[in-house]
Amino acid sequence: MEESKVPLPTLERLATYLRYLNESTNRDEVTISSARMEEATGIHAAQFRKDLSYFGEFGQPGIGYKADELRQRIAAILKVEDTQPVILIGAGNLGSALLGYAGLPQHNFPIVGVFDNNANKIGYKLWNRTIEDIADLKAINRELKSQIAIVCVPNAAAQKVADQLVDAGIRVILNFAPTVLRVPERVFVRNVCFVQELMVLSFFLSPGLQAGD
Amino acid sequence: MEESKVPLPTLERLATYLRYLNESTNRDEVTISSARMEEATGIHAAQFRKDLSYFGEFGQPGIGYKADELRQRIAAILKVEDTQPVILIGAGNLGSALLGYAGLPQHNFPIVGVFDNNANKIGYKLWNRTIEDIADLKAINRELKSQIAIVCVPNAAAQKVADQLVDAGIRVILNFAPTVLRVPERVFVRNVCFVQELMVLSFFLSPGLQAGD
DNA sequence: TAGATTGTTAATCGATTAACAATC
DNA sequence: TAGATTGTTAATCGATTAACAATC
Repeated sequence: MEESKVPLPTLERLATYLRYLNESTNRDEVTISSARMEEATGIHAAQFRKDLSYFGEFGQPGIGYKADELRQRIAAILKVEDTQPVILIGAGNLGSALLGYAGLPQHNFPIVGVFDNNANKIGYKLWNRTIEDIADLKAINRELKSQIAIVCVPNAAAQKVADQLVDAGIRVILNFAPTVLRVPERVFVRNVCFVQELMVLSFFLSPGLQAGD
Repeated sequence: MEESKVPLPTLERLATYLRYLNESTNRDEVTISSARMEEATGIHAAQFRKDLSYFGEFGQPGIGYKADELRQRIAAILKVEDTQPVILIGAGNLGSALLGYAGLPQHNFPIVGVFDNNANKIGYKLWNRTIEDIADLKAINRELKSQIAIVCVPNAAAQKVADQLVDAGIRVILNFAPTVLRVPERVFVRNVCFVQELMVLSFFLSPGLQAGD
């Protein structure tokens, strides 16, 4: 399982397959073929088989894949069979929305700690969870043992927070601040930027046209 | 400007360049070279020049790019020089957070309408904006003339909402529901899925290790 | 002019798709 | 067995990077 040679797009698609297999409405499918997966996710059947091939043999020629086994194996690859505790930095609007989002614990990503640097927030509760002082991050995470952080702080604070997270033993960061975070090579960052997504979409609008034209 | 042959990764990077150029803290740079842009964004200098080359000549050999002119030209390419009104579907936690996010209007994407199907929300205000009935979407958007929609509804409702959006003249959709939306070819969709991002990151964790080990 | 940096071409790299022998 | 579908190899496609003549 030479992880270093797995393409990133493959990992992203694995997550898509897993999300599909996890959906309760699909739990009645006992076996699933690559053609069926293409139908469900829009990802080419050959691509699906190729993606899996990085990790061994999964299916039965002539039959397909046992849905439940496939789900378990992809979950194992992505290391989400067991709960992965997540900490959240930044108790603003977005942080609050994420804390209230049931999809995270449902997919084995419970938020186990919330941190902020704002004295008006520290000690108060958000969704029934006490907001901790970011200064105590390292000490508290010695207990929480989280390796995953979600960063929802303003741009200006993001780099400092990233440094603190690395110091506290965090290994991967989901960053909502629209900044390039500088972290050691061993730490992985993924950025989500709403404005950037809208800019890309905006390109596809026809110039000068408005809805209804 | 053969739009159809511009690679999607190029558009995503253009948005990154623009975000950098838009940052107030960088407004003192009068000219900027591709090497400087690499430093700032992590994107290879050759890649930067190649990306721009799809849209004509921008810079001065030996000197670089005039920062302000570059900003304007990229903004024009992405069609964000002028305000692009956006409508928001789903007045839940995430929708509320997006509505309160100052970054959207700051980048010329003001949210001009909010819709929901929940009778307990319709008519009430969120961030001082009245929540409209999704049933009135088409009629109201005849006035709003928005071409961009952000979808923050539960999975089960997403496809129906997408159909209504298409019917109301929406051309591009930023979808936060973890479902594959079926839309006509002329409509563009980008998906943002928090759980998927976390799954990809989770892959990079070492098995069995915890923070502090 | 000399030094710097662009815009573009060509080379490399990597990812997607097609095809098909293996096999349930 | 015949039909279906996998896993993998090879072919295609596309994107990134290197190199350099053009030029400010």
